[in-house]
Amino acid sequence: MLQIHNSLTRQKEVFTPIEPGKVRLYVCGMTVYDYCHVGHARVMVVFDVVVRYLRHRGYDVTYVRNITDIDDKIIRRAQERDEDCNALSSRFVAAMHEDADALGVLPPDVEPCATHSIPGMVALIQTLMDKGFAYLGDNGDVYYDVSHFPNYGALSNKKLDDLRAGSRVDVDETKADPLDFVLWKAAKPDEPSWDSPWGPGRPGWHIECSVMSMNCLGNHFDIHGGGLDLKFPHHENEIAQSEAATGEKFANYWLHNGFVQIDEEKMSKSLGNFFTVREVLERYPPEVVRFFIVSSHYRSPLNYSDENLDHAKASLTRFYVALRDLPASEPSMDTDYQARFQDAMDDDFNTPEALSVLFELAREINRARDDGDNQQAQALGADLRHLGGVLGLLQDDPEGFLKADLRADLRAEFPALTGSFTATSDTLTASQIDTLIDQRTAARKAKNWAEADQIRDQLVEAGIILEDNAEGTAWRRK
RNA sequence: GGCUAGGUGGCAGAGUGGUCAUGCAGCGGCCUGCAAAGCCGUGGACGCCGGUUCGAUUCCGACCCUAGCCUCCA
Repeated sequence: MLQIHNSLTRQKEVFTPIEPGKVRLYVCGMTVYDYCHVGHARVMVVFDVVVRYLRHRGYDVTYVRNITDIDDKIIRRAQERDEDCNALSSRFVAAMHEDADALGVLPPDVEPCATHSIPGMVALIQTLMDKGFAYLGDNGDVYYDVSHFPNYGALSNKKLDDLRAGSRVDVDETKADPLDFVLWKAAKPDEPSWDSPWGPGRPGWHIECSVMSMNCLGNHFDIHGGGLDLKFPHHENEIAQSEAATGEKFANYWLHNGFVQIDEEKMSKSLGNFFTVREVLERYPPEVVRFFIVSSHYRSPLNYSDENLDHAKASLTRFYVALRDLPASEPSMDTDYQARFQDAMDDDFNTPEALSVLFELAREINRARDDGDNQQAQALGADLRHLGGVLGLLQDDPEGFLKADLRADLRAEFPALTGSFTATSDTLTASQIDTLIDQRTAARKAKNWAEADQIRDQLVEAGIILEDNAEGTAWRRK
């Protein structure tokens, strides 16, 4: 029984879709004015795992993740760079897709752009005005009248009076209430604008997501997700707009992923303590980054550090060492691991616990191999790959992962991504390594241990680790 | 100030009213020419103070500490 922690009720609830067997899911995507950082990567990976698992559980999932391609920041950044807004945003949309692909994030089923949904936003704002939930300010902006929506604050558990008391917002004379938020911004000179009954202008951020989600999924859908920082005011405002306009419930379940932190502090653009996805991919394989994200629960904070990335890499190495030399095979009939994996994931997508099941499976494979039971090892290996695949992991060729020359491989696989990479340091090629291993093997045959060890030391120096086994000598990169 | 989420062994990170998380690191053993990898075994933990209980890290209350939201933010 799949249980999900619902931010709306602050409780774990049994997941019940509106329409049996179908899940309609909307996640707030990126505002494309810069490269994605690790915090953005977390949203993409977390909800990628949610979608993969729901599909694994047999649901027909419609996954929508939007792109905010018109917004104050985009306009400002474009002006700073003397670049067209559209040119800027499409550049960063392309970059985001490259990052997502690298991290093994499946494309959403629908990826709506705000700028393609403007008429719907104008229509929704008009409906809100007609129903008395919105008003035109003296400055030409249209505002949402928070006091008319009785449930305002339900998601974030805030009371209007508390918000007013703690408000740090400068009081804006044109607003009836400081908590009212903008639905439509009147055009300023040199800004992109669209026609509307209130004159040329552009939509506010919150109305964009209300319209894009309802356009793609209907007025009432199953799950709405996003980063924890969007809970208030963004998601609160989406609910207020959508439910006031339609009179229907908006989303049934709200999921929020925790922050990526650096030194116990939230990673963010404004604090300047962020790493972009491509910066990290210069130093770690994409799957390591994905593993790092999946290795903590999606609602927990995730501390970004080299040490933690190194841990993730070591863990993946353990899995791929277990899978090494195992030919493709029919899965075993051992349903115990499958059941425990599912129990873990059914419990609000508990990926760390699911991973612990995979670790036990890996040990079982190694045991079977030690016992000489290769058939069992193969079958369990198939199970491990299958379950890993539900998390978007362990689909690489083990030798490929273990021997990967990060820079060279990334260049080949993601040429567009690697344009900004710094110069490659010299590393040994596979054939150079093989030659040295041959020399060492000859020395070992002659029982010339000194020379054999000297060669091994030389390889270690170059980041190559040797493993002698019955068949010969295997190697991997550190 | 209001609200939210946390404080678990050297590190990372789940979880539970009484028996095991898991991974890395440590220690002992097997294997190895020596290693590495792997396997077997093993020590070590639940912020502080009260309460409930036969028994609490797990439930309740107070306190301390941390992060976050209340302003753009994934």
